[in-house]
Amino acid sequence: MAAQRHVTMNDVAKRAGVSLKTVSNVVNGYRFVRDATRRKVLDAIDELGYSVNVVAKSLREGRSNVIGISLPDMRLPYFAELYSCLAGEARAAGRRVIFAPSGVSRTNELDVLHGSFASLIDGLILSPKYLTGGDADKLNVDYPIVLIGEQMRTNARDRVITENEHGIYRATASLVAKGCRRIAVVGVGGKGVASEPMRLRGYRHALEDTGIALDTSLEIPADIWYQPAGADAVGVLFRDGLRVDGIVCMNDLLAMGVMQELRRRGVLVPDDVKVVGYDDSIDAQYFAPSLSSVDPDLRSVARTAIALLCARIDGVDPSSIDALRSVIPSPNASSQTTVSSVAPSVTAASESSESPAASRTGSYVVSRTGSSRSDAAANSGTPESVTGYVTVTVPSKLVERESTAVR
Amino acid sequence: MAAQRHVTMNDVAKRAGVSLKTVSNVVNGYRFVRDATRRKVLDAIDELGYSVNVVAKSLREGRSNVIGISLPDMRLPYFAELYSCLAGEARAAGRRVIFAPSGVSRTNELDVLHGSFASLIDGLILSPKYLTGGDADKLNVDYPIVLIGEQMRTNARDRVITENEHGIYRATASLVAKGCRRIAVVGVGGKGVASEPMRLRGYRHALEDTGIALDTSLEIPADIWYQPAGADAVGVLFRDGLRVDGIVCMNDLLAMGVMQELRRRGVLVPDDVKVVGYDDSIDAQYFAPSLSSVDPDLRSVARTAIALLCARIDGVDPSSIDALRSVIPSPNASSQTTVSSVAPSVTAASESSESPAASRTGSYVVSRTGSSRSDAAANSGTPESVTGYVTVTVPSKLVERESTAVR
DNA sequence: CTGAAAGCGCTAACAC
DNA sequence: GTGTTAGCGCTTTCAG
Repeated sequence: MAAQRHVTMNDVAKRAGVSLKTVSNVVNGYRFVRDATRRKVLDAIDELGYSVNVVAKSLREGRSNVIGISLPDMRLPYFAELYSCLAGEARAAGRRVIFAPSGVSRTNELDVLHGSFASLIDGLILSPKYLTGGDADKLNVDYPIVLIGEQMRTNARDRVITENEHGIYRATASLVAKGCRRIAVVGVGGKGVASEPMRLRGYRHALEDTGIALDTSLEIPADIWYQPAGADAVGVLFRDGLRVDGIVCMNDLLAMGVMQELRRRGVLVPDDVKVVGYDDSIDAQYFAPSLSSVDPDLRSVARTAIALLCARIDGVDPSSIDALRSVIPSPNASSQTTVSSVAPSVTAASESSESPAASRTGSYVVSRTGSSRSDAAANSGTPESVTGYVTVTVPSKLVERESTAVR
Repeated sequence: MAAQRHVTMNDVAKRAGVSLKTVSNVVNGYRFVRDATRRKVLDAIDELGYSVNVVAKSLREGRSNVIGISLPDMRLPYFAELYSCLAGEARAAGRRVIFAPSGVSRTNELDVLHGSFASLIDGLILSPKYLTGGDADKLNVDYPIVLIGEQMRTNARDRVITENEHGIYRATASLVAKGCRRIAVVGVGGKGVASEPMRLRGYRHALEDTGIALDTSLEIPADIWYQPAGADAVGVLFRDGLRVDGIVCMNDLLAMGVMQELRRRGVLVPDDVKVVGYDDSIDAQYFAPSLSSVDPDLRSVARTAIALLCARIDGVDPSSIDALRSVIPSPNASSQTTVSSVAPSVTAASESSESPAASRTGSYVVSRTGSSRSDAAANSGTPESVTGYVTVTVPSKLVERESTAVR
């Protein structure tokens, strides 16, 4: 039997014939311990199979080195991939990860924020589904939060978003470049997907910029961005007797449903219709025919989000962190290009006028918003004052494959 | 500002004008508290935005209500789905879930078991990748463990497995029933997949039982069960100049790669070759053509694993738990059908002799193994003695779709 | 039914 | 360099 129940530091101290504090010193890598003493302690630890009780440590230190992650649904490849990246980056940053699903219900999301889950974590990475811009005050908690995605639009938060508009813009433009002239978009009105307005905007701007007239009958709704909805969308297109030569899908699952249904109806991809998706999920390249898709670069999203959160936890200015330095403007710099202007609501299609050119560039863009210090800074030892909240936009790129090939 | 930093029970007690203990009583639903008192406390809690500090609670109680989950790779649909199910079932059981990736390295897996991660959890659900049967003693820790899958074969553990052999057996037999006579299997020798021998056995038995001669040149290896390997396998089949009319894939990812490559080479599915996969991953039905696949019923796997683990944590005999009652033989019953006889090693193809008929049935089967009490029972208040370890086999079923259709 | 005191395992002051 | 003490927020005796 290797491990007894609850081997404590005290047990180790006794076994090694030293004091409790010395054991603590060794365990925590305190430098000024005699080599002989250290060895004794280490041996005792080995013999007893001791490992620190992080619960006690957490209670005492007031921090746990655990990061909370709250995402809607792991079964969606997008979130599975995102989670995987976040867990990896957290691990690399020396933190553990604890998961609480969001998106179960509004109550559930509020409970994640305000319930006892919070006492387990030093900070939270949140991708809410039910909370909206109006709930901004619900985020006033005593630990730092980094939001991922467009949901819950408020400036007064650190946030990492992907280049939604630009991504779809390029996807659409690439279809035009390949000769498509009647291009449908599938996924309009997607429920609970805050990035839908940006994506629709990207589609429309691409058509405008390439001189193709908008035709709203080609903007096919899909409540749930899931394969069956993609199949249904094709049904709608056929029912209306519309001829299209290109279809932009707001995510890969829709695209798979679309391609499946096209095939069933004897339409060839890419010969008759070219299809492009969004997310570049792992299946996209192994789908038949392989699917061109917009890669949101979730690894960068994760790296940025974790770095940002860790900075806040440590009460450190994000711009002093390596992983963020290249991405965050210096505190002194005047306000940067503002990206993805705050949509007042998720009313989609109506106001297609803003969309600053900046969002069509291909590099990290950051905007500084708000001015309140991070709450974390208030109780961190670090006197370093923390500047305003930050929104990082991670560039996405189009990956071209068979489904948009020219033959 | 809703929440101040660290509102404590003491704060609530002062605010409500009662003692600390009374607050504790209210929070923990102790029955004998005057209604008026309870109301005062509840009001104070609301006003202050108090929620219990589960870290302190854990330290004091010696248990955290957190279940550890350690799986290899969330990007594989199989594990994403499994994780999602586990998290849902844990939630339903009133426990939180904390994740630590396994499969990073052997050291990492040992660290999950013996490192400080353990002090955060009451019990662990583990699907190891590097630890093998020889490491059985590494599982001697002071908290209960439930293993999922075939990896790390040892009787002296609670374990939930799926009906691997039977699943592939039926998949193969269904191809035969549809007229296939030269049936390949893809995925032989899959590295780090302990269920591979069972699956290969299922394939072979199905051929034997239907009177088709084995041809080992049709058993195509694939180290990694991933799309590219599936594509490669088709390459191998072609290179050898072999004609096949059916392909059994050891998982869906392989099947997708196979179908992709077949298509590229102008082979029609299901007309020329029928293909069947394993896992019934969410994409299987939206792949084109939709993929017949074996559904391992991960929701049942998760439900069983969580129920089993919770029983051990609570020091309760699993057979007294509702979710398990129908599945676990009564402690008094003599030893049940033994399922999936313990393979002495993962040497795959060599000993295809055992495989009891039981594993081809379609219902839950349980074997009792070992006799040691759960360690958990030793320090649980419950005097109820815990019986030997249990292996639950969850039945899987074949879902037939387009890729095996007869035309 | 309610209050006071002890202690879960650890770290941070401060002695020695 | 090392030992001693107090206390993180909570539950649990044990009195009242």
